[in-house]
Amino acid sequence: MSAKSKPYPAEDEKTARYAKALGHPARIFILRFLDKQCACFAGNIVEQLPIAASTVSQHLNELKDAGLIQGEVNPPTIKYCINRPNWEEAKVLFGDLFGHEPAAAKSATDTEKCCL
Amino acid sequence: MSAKSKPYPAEDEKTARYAKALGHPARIFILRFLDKQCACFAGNIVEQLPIAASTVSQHLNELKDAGLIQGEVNPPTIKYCINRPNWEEAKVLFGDLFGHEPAAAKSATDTEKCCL
DNA sequence: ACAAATTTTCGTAAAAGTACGAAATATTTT
DNA sequence: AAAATATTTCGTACTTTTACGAAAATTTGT
Repeated sequence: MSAKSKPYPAEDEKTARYAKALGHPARIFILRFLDKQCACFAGNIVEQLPIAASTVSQHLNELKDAGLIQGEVNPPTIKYCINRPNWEEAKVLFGDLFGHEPAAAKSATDTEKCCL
Repeated sequence: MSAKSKPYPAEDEKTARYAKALGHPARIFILRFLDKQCACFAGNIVEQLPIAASTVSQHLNELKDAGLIQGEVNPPTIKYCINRPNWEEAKVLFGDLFGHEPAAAKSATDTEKCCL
């Protein structure tokens, strides 16, 4: 890292943080799984993946640190689920990055167009 | 990496690959810059960032490797721009991950709902 | 063509990420 | 309560990422 602690716009930092958490196929898989099933035990996830349980735990932790999931620890059961507020925030951030309107609409007003 | 080369669904691999490329604030910044300006010299980008030119070049390369940008090298000028087809693909992949319809619509049909 | 400026490549160093197995913790079942 | 299961933490090894400055390559201006 550079000398300054926050040299980038806050929105870029946030978007990058979520993107980083999404930057591994196992974590994408886990998120899709949780998005469908709403919640499940860690074991259910481990069964689906070709990696060791301890590694899954690690990925789960990274998703939790990034705020994309949360671990519910109600005494009898322990389950993970999507952190909906942050999931929505990430959705908005990515939507903003890629642009909400179709790309064609933008190119119409481009005056300084300079690549194909 | 594990023994098998492709143990994850192809769509998850693709999504993760794009997400990984987006997983650094400098790269988000660069992409936003290029999305606005359509194209520019590397120097224009370097000016905006608090990191060394060689590091920017590295980030530029990663974005290029991921397919999110392309470097046009027309003899007199050299410029970078968004790789539109792949940019659109990434947009679709993330849209698919986060769900196109509002999250409320899905929860209506949830029968095995088990988290808040 | 030559000099100045820009951009990339190279070499290096420090930090973070990925993965595993073993040990520790916690949870369920008998 | 004790045994069996399941989950996380710990320690380790290896790879990748991030960053810099110096050197090489490329491009622009005179």
